[in-house]
Amino acid sequence: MNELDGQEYSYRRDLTDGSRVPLHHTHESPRMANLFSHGMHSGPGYARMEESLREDDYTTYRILHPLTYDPLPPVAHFGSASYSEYLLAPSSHYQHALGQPYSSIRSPWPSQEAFHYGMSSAEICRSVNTISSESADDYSMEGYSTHQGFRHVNINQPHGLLVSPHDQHEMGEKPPVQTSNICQILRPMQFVCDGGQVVMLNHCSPDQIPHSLMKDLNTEFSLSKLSVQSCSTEDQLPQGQASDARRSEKTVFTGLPQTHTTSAGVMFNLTPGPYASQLHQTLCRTATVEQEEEGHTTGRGRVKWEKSKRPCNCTKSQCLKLYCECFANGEVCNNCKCINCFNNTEHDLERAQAIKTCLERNPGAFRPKIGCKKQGNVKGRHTKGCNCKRSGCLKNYCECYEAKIMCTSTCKCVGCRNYEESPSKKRSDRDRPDSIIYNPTGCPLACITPDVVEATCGCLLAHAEEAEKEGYTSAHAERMILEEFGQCLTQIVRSIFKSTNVQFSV
DNA sequence: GAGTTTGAAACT
DNA sequence: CAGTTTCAAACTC
Repeated sequence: MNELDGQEYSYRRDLTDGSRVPLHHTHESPRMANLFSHGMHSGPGYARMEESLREDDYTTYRILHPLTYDPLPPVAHFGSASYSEYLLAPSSHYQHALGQPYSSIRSPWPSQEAFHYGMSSAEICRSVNTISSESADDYSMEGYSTHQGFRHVNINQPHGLLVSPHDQHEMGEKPPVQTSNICQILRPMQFVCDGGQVVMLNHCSPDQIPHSLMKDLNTEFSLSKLSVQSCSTEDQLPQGQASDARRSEKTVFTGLPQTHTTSAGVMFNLTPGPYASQLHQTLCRTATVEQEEEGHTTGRGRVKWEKSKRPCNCTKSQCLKLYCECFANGEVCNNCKCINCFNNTEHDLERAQAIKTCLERNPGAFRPKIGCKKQGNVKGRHTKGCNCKRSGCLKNYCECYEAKIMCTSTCKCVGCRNYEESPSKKRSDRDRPDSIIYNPTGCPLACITPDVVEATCGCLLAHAEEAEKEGYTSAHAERMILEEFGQCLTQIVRSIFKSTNVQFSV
């Protein structure tokens, strides 16, 4: 009996565009969640399901028959969620697109969407595959979840490797049969779809497309047309100029999407990489927002905008170490002032090896350092924390300060003054639009950040533990906790009033 | 623009 | 894991 038979799933139907957003399911299988989330709840070759729309906009599905796998060559599938939702989505999206063994992959692409999947070759993926599972952290979902999707199993690759024919040849393995060639995808590519077709992009080495992927796709799937949406789908970036994909090595990688056409008539765009990091994108958006809000390009805004494509000046690292910002952001150097640069399309092998080395050393090396916890006005927090010793975390040497976020308990800095109540803060609150204090919306509750909530809960728990340890009665313990809660609320309210320059007295 | 300072990354 | 070295950006003059 199929493990999924009879299971119920509930998903919210987005009434505006018909897409389905998974809320929860009663079965643990993320695979099924993906099926639903991407609108593949019906149709030939898929699990037959009963659908009923509830009054609360949730659709409940019940699997009536076991899954049957479509024998046709599968094509990865995306739903209609926005690109950002894919970026921020749990690993299920990735598992779905790459790891689905045939089940999912036939229905037409409902929209043009980008799918980021890392950046390097299958060789690098293999190294990631071995180290990704234990490397997940709190922010893995906030970034690109680059490694999460590597776990699913290709029917011909029981160990879960998804490799190209070229890579397989190098590995001395027999190429898989054609029906599994959908999985002959260099995993760290960008998947984009249109009209039932798919293309994979390596953002960081776009020239790899004509070298491997495009050839494979053309010959094995006879795709007549591939239209590739840029990774900046939701940003509506302008289209670049067309050129032949086989000449893409000569393409100037400007960071904007560039349309290419292969000799087979396949069109696609080359766009910045997935970890042209979240910080990168955040900075760009922040700059744009600031400029829009202020009606002009402020110095800070301009700096932030330029930061994302600031040319590096590396001299000794060949731009193949994380010292190089371009490399660290998953970008190739372009218009940089670096010397002896290998971070370009002419040095793919060296670059791929360097990426592999970095990932072996640190599987999260290319993840954004700043988690994007957009709650209230809090931009996020540094995933590792800084280690500043002499700057007081009030200079751009400090990664937290540079990212305009407060230092947290994660940081190991000495003499930190980059915190909310710091009297020595040199910048005004207005200079820190994403800080805890600054509150452009005027909503005082924005001061109640996740850190504040966490601290409050910690205080309450401490009192609960103390009461338990002392053997107090439940009534006594309850009173202690409530009193502590009152104290916490007092402090929060005081902080709110202080931030708004209003007198407060208790 | 040269020199210094700084802290992350890399190395041992 | 800790200490040291290397590196490139930030900063100062």
